[in-house]
Amino acid sequence: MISTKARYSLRVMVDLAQHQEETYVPLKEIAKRQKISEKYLEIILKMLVKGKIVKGLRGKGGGYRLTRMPKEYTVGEIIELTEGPLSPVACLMPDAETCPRNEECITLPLWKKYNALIHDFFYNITLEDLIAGRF
Amino acid sequence: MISTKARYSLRVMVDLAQHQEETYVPLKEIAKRQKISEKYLEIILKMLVKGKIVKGLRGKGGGYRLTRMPKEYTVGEIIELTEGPLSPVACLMPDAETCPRNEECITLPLWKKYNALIHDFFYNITLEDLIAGRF
DNA sequence: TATAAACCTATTGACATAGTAGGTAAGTAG
DNA sequence: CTACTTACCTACTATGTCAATAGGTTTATA
Repeated sequence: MISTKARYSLRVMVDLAQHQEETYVPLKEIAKRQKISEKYLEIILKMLVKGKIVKGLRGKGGGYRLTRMPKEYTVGEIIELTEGPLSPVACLMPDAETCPRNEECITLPLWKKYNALIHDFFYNITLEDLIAGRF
Repeated sequence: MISTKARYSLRVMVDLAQHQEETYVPLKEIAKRQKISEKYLEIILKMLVKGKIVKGLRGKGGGYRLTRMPKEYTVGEIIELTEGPLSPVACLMPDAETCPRNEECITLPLWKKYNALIHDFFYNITLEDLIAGRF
């Protein structure tokens, strides 16, 4: 299941993209529009800043803004930033040690194909696609 | 993430399919072959029996067997039986109440398409496909 | 009657998720 | 220089799920 963190982060990114004209968008506004608790949003935006896909500015007139154009973000990137690898099974995690049953495992090809499917899907949709409703 | 329960259950079903000639396969044998704890396997097999995709027989000479031909099981069915609905987000769960943000939610179409993708994938692979290594 | 097997109920430890609380640092406006 | 706004930081908590274990009961066969 896609976590709320990942889902919220997507909505936040969309929200920011839709308010690019304002130089910086304060957290409070996003929280109000998206109906997400300010405190919880803090955590999410912290992750986005850390991952450098948004930039934060403190003080009056501060807030958050995108660091790139909406078409330069993929949905997969945003999701993985907030909830970790999209891998559907432990043995396909990026840092996974090779499973001893590797050779004989009859289900492994299935998970590999599923893994590829997920990645292809999410890494081929950009933030702009989302906003434009085309995908 | 696909749970171990679902992954194990798939392997169990494959194992049973590969030993159809023996009328009933005891849990102990499956556990040994698949290197899964007997106690944990009990839980999984209980679910499979409850879902009527395998049949159990008690007493000496007892064990488990499939109730249909391998080509009549889909992978999706087996997974959902042991770990619940494959829906990637709460608002697409079978019993979910309609979200108030339904209309305005810009991410909903994304989840819907993802949901469809997952279902198409898993419900179009049969146990026989898995065993034959074709998919 | 002994044995092999499924079946049943309960419990545990570890971990992740979703969310809250309170305080600190940085920048702007008066 | 002071007040205000805003991001940023650390810690905590309640809830729930997952993976696994333990011990006992019932059913069938030889």
